Amino acid sequence: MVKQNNKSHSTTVHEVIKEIRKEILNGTLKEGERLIQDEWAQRLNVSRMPIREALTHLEMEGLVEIKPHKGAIVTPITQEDIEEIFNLRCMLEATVVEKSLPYLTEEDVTLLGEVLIEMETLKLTDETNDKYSKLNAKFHAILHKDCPWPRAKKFVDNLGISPIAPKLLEPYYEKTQQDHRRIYEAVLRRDPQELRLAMEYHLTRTKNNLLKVIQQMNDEKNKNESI
Amino acid sequence: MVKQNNKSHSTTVHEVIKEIRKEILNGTLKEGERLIQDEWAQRLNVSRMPIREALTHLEMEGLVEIKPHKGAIVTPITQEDIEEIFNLRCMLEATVVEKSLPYLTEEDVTLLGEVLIEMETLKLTDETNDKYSKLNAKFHAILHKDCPWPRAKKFVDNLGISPIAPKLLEPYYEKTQQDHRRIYEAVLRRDPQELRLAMEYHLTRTKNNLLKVIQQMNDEKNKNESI
DNA sequence: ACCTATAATTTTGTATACAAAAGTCTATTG
DNA sequence: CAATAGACTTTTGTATACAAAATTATAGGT
Repeated sequence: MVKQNNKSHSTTVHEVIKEIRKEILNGTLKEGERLIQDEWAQRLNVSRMPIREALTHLEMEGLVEIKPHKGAIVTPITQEDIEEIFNLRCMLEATVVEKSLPYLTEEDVTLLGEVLIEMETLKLTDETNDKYSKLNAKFHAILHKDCPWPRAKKFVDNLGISPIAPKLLEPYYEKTQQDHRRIYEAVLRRDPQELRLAMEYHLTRTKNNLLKVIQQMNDEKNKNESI
Repeated sequence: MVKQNNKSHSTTVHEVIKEIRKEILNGTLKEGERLIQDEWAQRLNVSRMPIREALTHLEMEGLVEIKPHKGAIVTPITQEDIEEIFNLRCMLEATVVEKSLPYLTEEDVTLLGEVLIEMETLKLTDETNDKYSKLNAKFHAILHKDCPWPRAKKFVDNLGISPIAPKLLEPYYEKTQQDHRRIYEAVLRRDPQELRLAMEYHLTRTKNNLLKVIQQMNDEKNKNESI
């Protein structure tokens, strides 16, 4: 294991979760791929027990599917899944940020602005892609920080997908920035209705763009296969 | 363990989950109460491992809270929790039933009608309470049966609380029946908008009644304590 | 008597060991 | 050669054993 640097997460299971989640989200593990407990145990230098527990956690997050006596596979994602995920996020995340708004401190808002600026000035390359993902996650995390509705927050977190999106959404970089700025300004004005609208718009547009990109990818693949 | 009658659920963990869940929902286990792994292991005649896994599952369902190195307690529920749970169910379950409607077969609808009738003719007593809970669960389950949005369905399932509600909501029995009938008739007419409205109304009313009942319980308690 | 430090106990976390199920391969038969 | 029964291998499920953390109890000092 990556040397149990237990500062925030005190158990092995958490480290394992982080590791496997990372590999799923950055695409190292392809969808449908099998996760064999013993392989991972050896790879991370732990016993199978923490792996098992990590897998059931990831199942809750929807990243893997577990069948009794058969094991875990990486959850495959279809267009209908994207449709579902973003429509749910539209409902839930809009609610979450609206509810959280009154609990945002001035420092939070300042930080949010800084993250926004940093994203805007970041030139997109292969190296900065990861950095951008992190900033984007941070941006959304700040908005959720002290949400008084923990279940809603958990649901939004579990809907995932966001971390893979940035890579695919490069062409719509400009658009995304505009959305983020609109969200930021709604927060600045402490305007819950506008914040909700801005978030809903952002997620709906992202969904449509993602679907478009994936459609194009599929078209490409089919063309090559039919040659 | 209760003699592994493995027909539907093939693993011990599932049995353990069912057992602990039952005890939480029927109130045997009070909120905040600690669940000690070894105690349960001995009680159910299994090792601690299935207990651990069951607990992490129940954590996902929101029935228990787990802190590293400290263990699991039964999740305490406040009025704000009820507010959250039912508002979320209002959004999510309305969506779920609307999406599921086209996939309901004629047999499903017939069955739904039978369950409805059975609930209507059931006289509420202490013994039938459990029966009623089951019928109520079945009623909702049929509506969700083949929901094309699995995440939304899972979220609704995980929001729980429904199984404790019937006991507390006895005074509003009539009202609940009317709601169910309205939902049933919307299904019969295959009218998604009306179905959504009926479900939203049902959940909002249930929320308000639950809050009222709990408020009364608290008033009672405070009165007794202050004597 | 009260607080603090430390020892003893309890409880959780992880590793290892064994049992059961699923999957794979091979050999035999039609 | 195809199909299938049965041995063999792999992989998951559960039990037991040990390590680490947290909790409780105890003893000593002020």
